[in-house]
Amino acid sequence: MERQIPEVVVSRLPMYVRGLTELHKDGIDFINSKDLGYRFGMSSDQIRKDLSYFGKFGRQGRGYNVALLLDELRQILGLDRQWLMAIVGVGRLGRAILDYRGFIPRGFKIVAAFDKDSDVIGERVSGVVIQDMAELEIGVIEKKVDIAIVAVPSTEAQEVINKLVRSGIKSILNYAPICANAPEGVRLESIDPVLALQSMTYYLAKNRDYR
Amino acid sequence: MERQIPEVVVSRLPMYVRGLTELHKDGIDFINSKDLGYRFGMSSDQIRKDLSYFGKFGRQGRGYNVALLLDELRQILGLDRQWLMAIVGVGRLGRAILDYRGFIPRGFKIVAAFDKDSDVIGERVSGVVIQDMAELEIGVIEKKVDIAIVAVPSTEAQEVINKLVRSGIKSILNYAPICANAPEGVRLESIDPVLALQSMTYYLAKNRDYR
DNA sequence: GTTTGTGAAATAGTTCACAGCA
DNA sequence: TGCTGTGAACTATTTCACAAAC
Repeated sequence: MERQIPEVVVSRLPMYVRGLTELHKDGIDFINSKDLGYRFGMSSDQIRKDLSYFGKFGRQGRGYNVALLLDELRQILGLDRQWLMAIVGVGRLGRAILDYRGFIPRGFKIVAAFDKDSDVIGERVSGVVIQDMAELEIGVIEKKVDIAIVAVPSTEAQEVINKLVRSGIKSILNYAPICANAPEGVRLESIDPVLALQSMTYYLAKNRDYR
Repeated sequence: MERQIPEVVVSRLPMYVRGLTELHKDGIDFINSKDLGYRFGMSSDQIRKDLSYFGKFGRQGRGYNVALLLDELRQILGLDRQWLMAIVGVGRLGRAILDYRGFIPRGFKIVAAFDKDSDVIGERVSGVVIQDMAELEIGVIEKKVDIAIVAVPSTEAQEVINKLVRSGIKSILNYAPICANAPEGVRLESIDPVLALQSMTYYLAKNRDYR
């Protein structure tokens, strides 16, 4: 059995991929952990430690080959293939997500959309035909969906998540502003700008001197 | 001098506020840490420990008064006032953010918008007139902006962040998919669905058995 | 009886510091 | 010399467990 890798380490890998991609574009071939750390605002030790969970990618006295490390990390994260996604909820928010141009170039493709509103079922949005929510379970299997995006109103979000779980979906990206729950074995991440803002205000409120 | 509160504790408070708000709406007056923990998928110990950094809000044998605790937490987080925000970048993404209905009911109001494209300057979007990026520094002071939202293309994002920092902004919510940096004393949070997806794929790729 | 608040213990995560390699 | 990879030391965070309050 393989050594268990801390979640926090895995969560930092995408940032490394992003930084290395920028360096690669800029034509930089080698970089050391100190410069990487400076770039990410973290210690060089941490970067070396993180990478050491997965292998030895560096060269003493030289640093890391950018292209090589990038390739390794992309493989570790499973970014060397395309991932298929479904979106549930095609209202204002759902449409904005379907419109988002950042997914495709990074290997994420929305191939199915579901809504319960009969007025929009059958409509084509960003190349995807909206299906009836009732077809969710069959739809995600037929379209081989890996990841589901939840963009329904708060009141319906947990119910939709439960339905997705029953459909066998193992990864859910939730945009509804609720305390969402998923069982063990299902990865659920929430995107919630308001939560981010609400912890920033703690620090703003504490340091009233800035005004 | 006050005891220093761990960032991770502060970052959980907004979730507590959200959960308690739901309970309050449902007409529940008292709740104990065990039930709260169940709701958030965490231990009751952790909730009690987190709250204990700020005071004693519970009653032994009874639990917490929902309305009271909610009020305390909102005050601690500075959610008992309205916060003014500016958005920089009014393209596809910026417009979607300006359109977002979730800010106002939680006390966050976008009062200024900036863009460098002369075609959109002067246009009114969601009640805000788009100003020239050149007026950024004056604009955020005039409008008493507390928090800035960055929604410009990746290539310009760091430059915009630097400009905001120079304007005296202490809190920035960044939507551009870059490795953003801000100096000590400026709080910078990034909203990035792709980063969230890219760590989920690690676990999906590891457990191929689900298909 | 129930549940909080909290030191103490345990666990997780980060930083140190240095041997070893280029 | 310069820099990685990594145990050891340290720090942060979580969990335990129980006295005190209701």
